[in-house]
Amino acid sequence: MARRSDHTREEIKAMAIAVGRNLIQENGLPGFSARKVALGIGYTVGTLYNVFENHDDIVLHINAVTLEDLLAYMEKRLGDDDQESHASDLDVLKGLAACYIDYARENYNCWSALFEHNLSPEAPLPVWYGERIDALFGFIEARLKPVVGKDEAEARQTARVLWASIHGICALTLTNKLTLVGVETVEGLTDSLIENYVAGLKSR
Amino acid sequence: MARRSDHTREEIKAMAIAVGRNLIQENGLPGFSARKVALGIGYTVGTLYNVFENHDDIVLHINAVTLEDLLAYMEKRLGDDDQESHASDLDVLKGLAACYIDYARENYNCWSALFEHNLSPEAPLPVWYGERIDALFGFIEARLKPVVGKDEAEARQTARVLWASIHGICALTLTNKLTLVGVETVEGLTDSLIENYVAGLKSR
DNA sequence: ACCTGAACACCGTTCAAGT
DNA sequence: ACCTGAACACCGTTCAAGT
Repeated sequence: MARRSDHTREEIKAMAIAVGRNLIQENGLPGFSARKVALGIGYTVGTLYNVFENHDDIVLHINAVTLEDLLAYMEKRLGDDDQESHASDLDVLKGLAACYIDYARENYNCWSALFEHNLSPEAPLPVWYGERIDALFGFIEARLKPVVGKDEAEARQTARVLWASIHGICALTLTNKLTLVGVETVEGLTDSLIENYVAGLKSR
Repeated sequence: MARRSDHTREEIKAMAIAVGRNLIQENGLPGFSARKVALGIGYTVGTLYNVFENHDDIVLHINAVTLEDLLAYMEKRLGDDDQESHASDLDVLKGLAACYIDYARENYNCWSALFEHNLSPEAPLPVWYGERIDALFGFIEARLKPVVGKDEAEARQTARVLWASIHGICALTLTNKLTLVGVETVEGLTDSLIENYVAGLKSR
């Protein structure tokens, strides 16, 4: 057993988040438990509850890391370069969608934990968690600039509509809640969404 | 304790589903447990495992009832009457989205259990469960007829894109994963989706 | 001050033994 | 044949007692 002062409070927190994220990665959210985390970091559950509020608090911290990881993944793959490239507006958006779908596929368990875990709707979302979500939308909104005007409010709304729609298609498909037949693919669906939604925007 | 032959296998199944759905309705999926269900129907867990395969199997049966309930809700509210009414194509779709959002709000716990519960992606979805999903899409596709042509494959895909997108907006918003500011509302987002997507479809 | 260890009230799942 | 009851290996959460 670890002796006191072996690690700071922050170190224990970081170790727990890393071990917990690993558990989810390997076996999904149902494979996660505070007791397994405690075992994995060499402390007892009591210590874990000294550092975290409760079960939800740990999962929220793990999901926040996944959100950061997703943003880093998108920044790395989409970078700033096609800002100056010759990619069309449509291709930029399709690339964004494809990137999200790839991340969800490659990190299925961590990605699905993002949505299998919900606080009761009255419970306030911690501000630090909301900031991770906002950071993601900031990135998306920036790439939408060429498509929407520079009307702030409209860019915000358009980014949210497109992103939520892409997520909906991705989520229902990957979780087998939307059976695809014949030539249908996730990318085919998101392409249809983007092509027609953007055509609609531009025709106004 | 209930004596043998008090209820048929099918009766026990139906009782368990009803009690289990009630548990979810009251306290969400985390408030559900096989042991509570057993207590509620007056049998022991052993009997429950005689009738159901496992935990997932019970939840799947409960969710199937929710899918039926959702379809009945939409049929009742949207009926067949605006088929002959003067509602525009856009209004029909907006009504469909509004109906889904209302159901999700009014039945939040049962609705969110639909998506908090996932089988491992390799596990095959039971056919009887797939049928409930298909029945839902059948209803949606029928109302899309005026908007899309009568190309079967295209109607299928369009229905899936629109429905999944509406679901994505609804899901992220109701679970606090998409913060709305100012004048934004769920309905505002789905309206934007529908208006622009349909305008795009018609401009081709 | 920090951490343990045990306790409490739960879980899902299995299966020998009763009727 | 059907159901029970107990067992097994787990959970989240709390907190007195140790160092």
